[in-house]
Amino acid sequence: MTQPVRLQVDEKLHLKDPMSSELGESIVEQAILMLDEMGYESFTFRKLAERIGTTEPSVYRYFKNKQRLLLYLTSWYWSWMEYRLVLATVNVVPAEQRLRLALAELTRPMVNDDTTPRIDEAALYRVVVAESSKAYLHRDVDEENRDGLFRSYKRLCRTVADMITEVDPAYRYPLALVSTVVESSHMQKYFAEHLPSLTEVKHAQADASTTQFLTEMVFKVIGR
Amino acid sequence: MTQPVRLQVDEKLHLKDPMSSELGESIVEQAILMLDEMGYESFTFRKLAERIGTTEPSVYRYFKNKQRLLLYLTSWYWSWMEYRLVLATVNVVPAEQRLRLALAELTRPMVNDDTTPRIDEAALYRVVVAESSKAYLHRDVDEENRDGLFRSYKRLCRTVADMITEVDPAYRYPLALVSTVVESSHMQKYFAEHLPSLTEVKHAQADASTTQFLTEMVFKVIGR
DNA sequence: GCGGGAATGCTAGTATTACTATTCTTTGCA
DNA sequence: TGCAAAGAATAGTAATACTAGCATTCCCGC
Repeated sequence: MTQPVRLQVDEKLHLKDPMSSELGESIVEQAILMLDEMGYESFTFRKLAERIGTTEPSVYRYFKNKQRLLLYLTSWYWSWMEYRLVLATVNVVPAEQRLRLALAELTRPMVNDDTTPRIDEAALYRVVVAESSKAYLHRDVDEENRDGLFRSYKRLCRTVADMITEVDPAYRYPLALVSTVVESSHMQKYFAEHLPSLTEVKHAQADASTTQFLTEMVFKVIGR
Repeated sequence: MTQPVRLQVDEKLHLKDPMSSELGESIVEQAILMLDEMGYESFTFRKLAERIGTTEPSVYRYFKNKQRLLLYLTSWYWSWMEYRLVLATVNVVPAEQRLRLALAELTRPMVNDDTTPRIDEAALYRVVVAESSKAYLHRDVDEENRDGLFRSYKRLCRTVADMITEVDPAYRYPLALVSTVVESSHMQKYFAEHLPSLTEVKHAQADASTTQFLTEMVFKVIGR
């Protein structure tokens, strides 16, 4: 019934598939926890290796560098999100209802899931909220994009953009609207916690308010 | 007529006011150019000092660290944006028209300005688009916020949020909408250049399309 | 039990970064 | 002219982001 979901992440994201070995799984598992605890800037492969009880070069055998590890985790999130989103909307016929469900998924946090026992989804979601934009805001983005490393993000956005087009074929910016919603959902939650003067979203009800704010926004923009 | 605009940036952003000395001005001037050329990660105080013909400790006497320098530049941008925005809307009475003008300013790039001869506004704008979010996405954000270092961003958002409330007093998320617009305007331009599959905004007409996409969005959301 | 290959580990680096303590030099001005 | 204070230079440290090269272990078929 609940088989482990084997998410597709592009081969080029890692040097060696971390899901192919115990050490690789530990790297991913502990990287998520440490990024959540100390943030991207303070996180180093040395600290990670120390915590796992391995050595720096061993970690480098799986990931080219820490930015690539972040991109791997972020891609995992995007793929997982799309999987969840498709699951939530399959068999739902009315286009408007499908879009509403998709937006609810898109703005909802990840929660821990038994099918991925070593991934702390809640921690990963916090990492995504605070750090995911650093996965593309850097000098190597063009090269990484040429190598197809952002395919999962693009696929996710395309999927939701297509739902928007189904509801309102005349709307001209479905992709821009979706990428705005995705990024804004992270940002509003971050602001609610750290810069509350920049949003009405309250930390205590951040998830519900963000979903409401953005769902309402999308449906008003596409005229329903 | 066109006096140099002396923008207010919080004293705590710098250790010593860079506008108080020739060296300080050079630091700001060249930091903008170098951040634009090489990106935040590759930029270092050592390289900056070398380029200016001074030493690392001298740079550290003006700014605590490079993240604080980025925040200084970003705050300068926020202040400058608010100044521009107020200038564009002063004496305009109809609330809807004021908001429209404000949104045009908010999503328009900075262009070079004779009143600030040593600041390359166009370069600074590119830096803001690609790097400004790194000014708050880090561990020290709470402490910096307590010290009031984000006041200019908050003031800018509040100003525009108030215009929204004037047009539609019933709308519940004016601040969230404004912060979404500000961040999205940078993001869409970045995506247009580096990850074009994530937006309909085309690199060649990025500024005009972004203004249109976001202005349309705001007016639909607040029901005008 | 043995040979071979993959996986992992260890040691020991390099170049650079972020930052600082201390000393030296200039300069404004009394 | 003398002197205090501001500013600049020297010379560091600890940590970071990596890499090279070799040693060890483990599991496979034979």
